[in-house]
Amino acid sequence: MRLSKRGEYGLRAMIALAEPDEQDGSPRMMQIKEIALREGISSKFLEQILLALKNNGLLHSKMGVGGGYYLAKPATEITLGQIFRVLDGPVAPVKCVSQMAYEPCGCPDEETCGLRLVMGDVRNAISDILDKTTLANVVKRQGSLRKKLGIK
Amino acid sequence: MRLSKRGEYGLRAMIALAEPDEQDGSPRMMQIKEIALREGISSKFLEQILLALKNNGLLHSKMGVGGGYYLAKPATEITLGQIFRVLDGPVAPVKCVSQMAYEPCGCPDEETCGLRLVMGDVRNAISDILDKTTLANVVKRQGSLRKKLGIK
DNA sequence: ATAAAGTCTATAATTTCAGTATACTTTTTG
DNA sequence: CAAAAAGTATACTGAAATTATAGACTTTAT
Repeated sequence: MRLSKRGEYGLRAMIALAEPDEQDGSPRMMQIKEIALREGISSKFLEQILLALKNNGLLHSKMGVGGGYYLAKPATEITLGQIFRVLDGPVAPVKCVSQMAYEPCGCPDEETCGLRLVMGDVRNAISDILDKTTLANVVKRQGSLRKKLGIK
Repeated sequence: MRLSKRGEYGLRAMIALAEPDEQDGSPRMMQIKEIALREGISSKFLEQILLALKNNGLLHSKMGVGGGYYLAKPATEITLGQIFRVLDGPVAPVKCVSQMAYEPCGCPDEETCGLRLVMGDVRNAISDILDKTTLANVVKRQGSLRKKLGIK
């Protein structure tokens, strides 16, 4: 049940972009290289990932000198589920319980297939978390932990 | 977040072995070919899978004429989590939240990494289901559904 | 005009997955 | 004791997915 590097890097980048700007707390704009450096990622790889997020309406960008990426919507309106699905596809462990990419699997009777029932539960449990957690939630959670530990 | 074929086939086979015998309801013994045919799986591939489950203490086998595989323990004592981990490895989406295969990931401060916090929740949600669901649970659930639908 | 940024597409390298192949051991039974 | 039926063990292969790298192009600020 692994999260791909693509998904991981994309989520990290989005979280970074959702952190409030140090000065004015305005929507933050960052360059690919800046994020790549900060997160220790190949900037060429990150480039593709951010582009995909942009083409799916989660990021906006500004070209040219002084350009960069920024969130397409407030951090309260972007969920980890949206990001995950753009980068890693469906959340469901098996296609026969997928909302976004249903396909029958091999079981003789899908309605009463025990494996399918359980995997449906797993799917729901995962999407319950991913679809209810916004970037704002994540940033807040990080922030209060950091405060508690007296870091940064 | 996909379940591999290896994991899927293994889980299906274990569920099949957990279904009560039609005659006497005794612990069921089945041959590789029998299971493979029933589930529509390559029997050579299934062979490897069952062997792995055996070597990890979840199955017993009898060699020679009239042999086959059977559950090493009562179906109430084998969880889907145990089976999953043998065949697909850790449940955790990222190594840094894995119980069985922890490894640091790239985040500068693991304690306050937002992604890690959320993925920890996901891990717990998945293992909550997989580790609490036994083969007996699955069989029972299938059975009552079938009864309800008047099947078989 | 130039440099700094993102865009786009192709391709390379690596790893994982799913499945095959083959030789071997154990057990039953005639 | 021989033969057949079962599991054991390990090696290998082909395809696909993943993770990257490369390079040529477009847009914008100065």
